[in-house]
Amino acid sequence: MTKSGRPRAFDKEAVLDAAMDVFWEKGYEACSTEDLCNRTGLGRGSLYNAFGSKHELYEQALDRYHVYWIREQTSILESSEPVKTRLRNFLEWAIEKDFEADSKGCLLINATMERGRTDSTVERASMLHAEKLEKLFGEIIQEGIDSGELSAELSVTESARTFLCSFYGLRTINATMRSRDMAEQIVAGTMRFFN
Amino acid sequence: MTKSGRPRAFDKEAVLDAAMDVFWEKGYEACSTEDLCNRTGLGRGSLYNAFGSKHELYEQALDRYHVYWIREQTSILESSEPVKTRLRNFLEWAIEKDFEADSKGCLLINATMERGRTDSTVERASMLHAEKLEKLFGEIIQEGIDSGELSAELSVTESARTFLCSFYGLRTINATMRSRDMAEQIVAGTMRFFN
DNA sequence: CCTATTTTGTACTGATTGATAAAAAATAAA
DNA sequence: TTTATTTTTTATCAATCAGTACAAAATAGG
Repeated sequence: MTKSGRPRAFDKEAVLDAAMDVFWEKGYEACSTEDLCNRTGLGRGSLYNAFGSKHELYEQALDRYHVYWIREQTSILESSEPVKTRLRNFLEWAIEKDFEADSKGCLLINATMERGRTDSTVERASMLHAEKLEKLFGEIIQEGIDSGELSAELSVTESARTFLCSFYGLRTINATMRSRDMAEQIVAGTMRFFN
Repeated sequence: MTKSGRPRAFDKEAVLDAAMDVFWEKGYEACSTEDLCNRTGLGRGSLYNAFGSKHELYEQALDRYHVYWIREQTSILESSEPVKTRLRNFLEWAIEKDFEADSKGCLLINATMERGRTDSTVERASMLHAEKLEKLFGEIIQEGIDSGELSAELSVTESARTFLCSFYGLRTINATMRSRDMAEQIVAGTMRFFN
């Protein structure tokens, strides 16, 4: 049975996507509730009725970001290509994202640097994302060792964590230097590690 | 000859240090001019008379941060130890900074993620810092190759940029995961690249 | 002492902040 | 149709924002 009362005039997921975009673009502090109303198309009343507060909306936007992108990242890492190709593709994917028009980098990294030390919601979402990536890296590095594609002398967790570091470093360097050439050289250097 | 008029009652560099700390702790947007007055000890009049605006103060604080830390980083990289030891010490230094009590990470990385795309002052300062680090890395890697400590097959710029990426990645991962164990494993994995 | 100049402290500005109140509007269930 | 329930719209709130006005205070030079 449907609940009674006036029905919602908006799609909650579309609103979350719009809110996510604004937080992504401006950061949490620089994003006003008026910005959120403008971009979502909701009035103040509707927005507060549906989400409670700016911070709760932020929370849901971060969760949505995590769920959406971990799926895309997983699909790259679990393709049927050789392990080394998959790792390289993953870094190349990051470069594509960081250098497409109006790129905003990674919302979770941005959020961590802006608020990670003081906002447990940010801390939680970012840590969860990084842990899932680390696990994925570990699994396919193990797969590479098992198949003989990677050296059996590699420590799986050490390699997975080092690759995780390279990935986060690449995104941070891209935000800092905005040099695609540099990014490509970093990928080349990083992949030289896995041989 | 000294200029006439009432003399300043504050030390400009001490004020800049205090302002830098607040920006570092809260970020630009979350830091109010009242916060700045409280922490610097200056009244509004003095602060605006001396620095003009919140943003100009931010600019000087970022510059001061850059100058201070590039000096410390240079001294680590230009010590008399073997090249590999210096590179390792540099990463270990980052871990010490990131895990000391009330660590705030790196102001320039935080600033880049919060405002790098929209604030050319941030963009400029962060890029300058990263470029200087890249240059330092390149010089000592070349030194290592010349002395035979590092493989002559390494590309200097590629290696320097990859190491730069590892350094920025380490700091970003530290902000995200807060795991010293993970940080140490990343250093081990990164240093395995240079052999 | 007198004047010019600069800094300092205080009060204040209009704009914007996140959030709320209350009534109108729109539905389901009775 | 009536009632209960929910959403939407609009007006509004106190608090805070970055920045300013201005007079008092403190100096140097004459």
